[in-house]
Amino acid sequence: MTVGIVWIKDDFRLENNSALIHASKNHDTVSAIYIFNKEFFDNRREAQKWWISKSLESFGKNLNIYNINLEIIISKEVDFFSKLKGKNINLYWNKVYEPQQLNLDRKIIEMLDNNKIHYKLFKGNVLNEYQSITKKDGTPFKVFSPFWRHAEQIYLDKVPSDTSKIQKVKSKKNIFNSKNTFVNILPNKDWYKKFDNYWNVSEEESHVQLKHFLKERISKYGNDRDFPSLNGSSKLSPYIRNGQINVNTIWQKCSKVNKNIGVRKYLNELGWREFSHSLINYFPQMLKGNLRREFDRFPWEKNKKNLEAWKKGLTGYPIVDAGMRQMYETGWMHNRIRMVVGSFLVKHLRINWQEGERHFRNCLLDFNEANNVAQWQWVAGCGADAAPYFRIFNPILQGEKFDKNGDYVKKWVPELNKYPSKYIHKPWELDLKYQKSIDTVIGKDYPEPIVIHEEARKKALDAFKSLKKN
DNA sequence: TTTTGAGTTGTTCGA
DNA sequence: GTCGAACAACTCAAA
Repeated sequence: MTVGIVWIKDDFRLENNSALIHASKNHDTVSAIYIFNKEFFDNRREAQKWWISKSLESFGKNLNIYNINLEIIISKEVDFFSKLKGKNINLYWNKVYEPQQLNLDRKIIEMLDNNKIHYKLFKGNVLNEYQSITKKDGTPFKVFSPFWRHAEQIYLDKVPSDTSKIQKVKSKKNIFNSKNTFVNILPNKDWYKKFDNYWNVSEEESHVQLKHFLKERISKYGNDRDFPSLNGSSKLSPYIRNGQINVNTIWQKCSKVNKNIGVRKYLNELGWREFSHSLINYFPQMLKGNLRREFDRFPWEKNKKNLEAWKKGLTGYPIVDAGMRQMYETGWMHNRIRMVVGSFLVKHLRINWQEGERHFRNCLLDFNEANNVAQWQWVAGCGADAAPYFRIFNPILQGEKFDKNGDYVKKWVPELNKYPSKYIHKPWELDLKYQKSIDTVIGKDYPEPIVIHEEARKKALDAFKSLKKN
């Protein structure tokens, strides 16, 4: 009897998981495998190790109900697949749309062909596969709006209606003799333990979150998502990233809600995710450097001290520091604040965006290669549709606009708790006597700003101008 | 092939 | 306090 093997990559879910559902319908025995390749993770995706470790636990339990074992294999993918010769198995998996993953798929497919093992790949966690969205002349879109207008239409023309569900299989077997109990894939530093306070990692939880979001918040999403002290965004990003929920499921549930501007805005964000995937696959060089090559001449500063201050949330700009600390503490940062801290690193400190990209990759539970690289290049202005060079976020003004009373700042930068709202985003301007009276002296209890906004802005503008000559 | 309109998220300055 | 203009020039998409 042929055994169905489902290779779980980013798909820790039962619902709308094509590879898994297919296997459960076609085999009496099914085993799910998760391959943990240390090289792929080490010092690059630290926060995600925690999420995946939790995912394995909750997903393994869910699979058990259907008589399927989740086997965890610590190996390089190619090493593992090269040993399957002669086994009576069929292999299934859902695609992950990163160039490195798709290249790996090609290698593995070749091995499977050579070993005469039957396999089938399924569409992964996207609305449209990037190959199906091109301009009329067959070339990729480089601007978001036309991309999304087109992609939305293509999707609407063939919204998947497959509602088939996973079936309980007859017999349960551990195929690879792997340890499927506890496997330690967690980072060495235990900073991740805090994440337990903020996240409940399971497929069920993603549906609970989505339900609340659709019921309570999506109608106000267009406005509320900009204010970091409000619970305005969906907070689904880590669940989407690791496949606890399928974006097609989200689309379908959104389309049942009254269509309003909030729903459109939210689906737009799913569109950005699709656009980023398209970009990194058509222009994989952007994973390694500037998409706009003229930025290779940008006079980046190498300043380890400032980079460290940024990472630790000690820049002296409260809105920036709050964001960086929120990320370190919770593994997630509010979207608007991501832009503010990104702009600050790239424009105020003039540190290469790749430093920021690397740091986010390690710290974010929702880290996704496509979004991360595309958004950092957008912030830096070197990406596909570049931000105008003069768009330099003013960290004081952004604070005053979007965190007027300083609620967000005070939550993540508690040493400023006693500060009056009027000065919460420019604490250095408060009279020294007053600072002493509330026991919060700038330069002692909270850092002085590491750069002066006006000066930094001018230097950034000059740096951008230097690209234009030649 | 040429032409035209548009392009995620901003800030500053001066009236 | 509010509002509009200026901040460049270029590339992209589509007609």
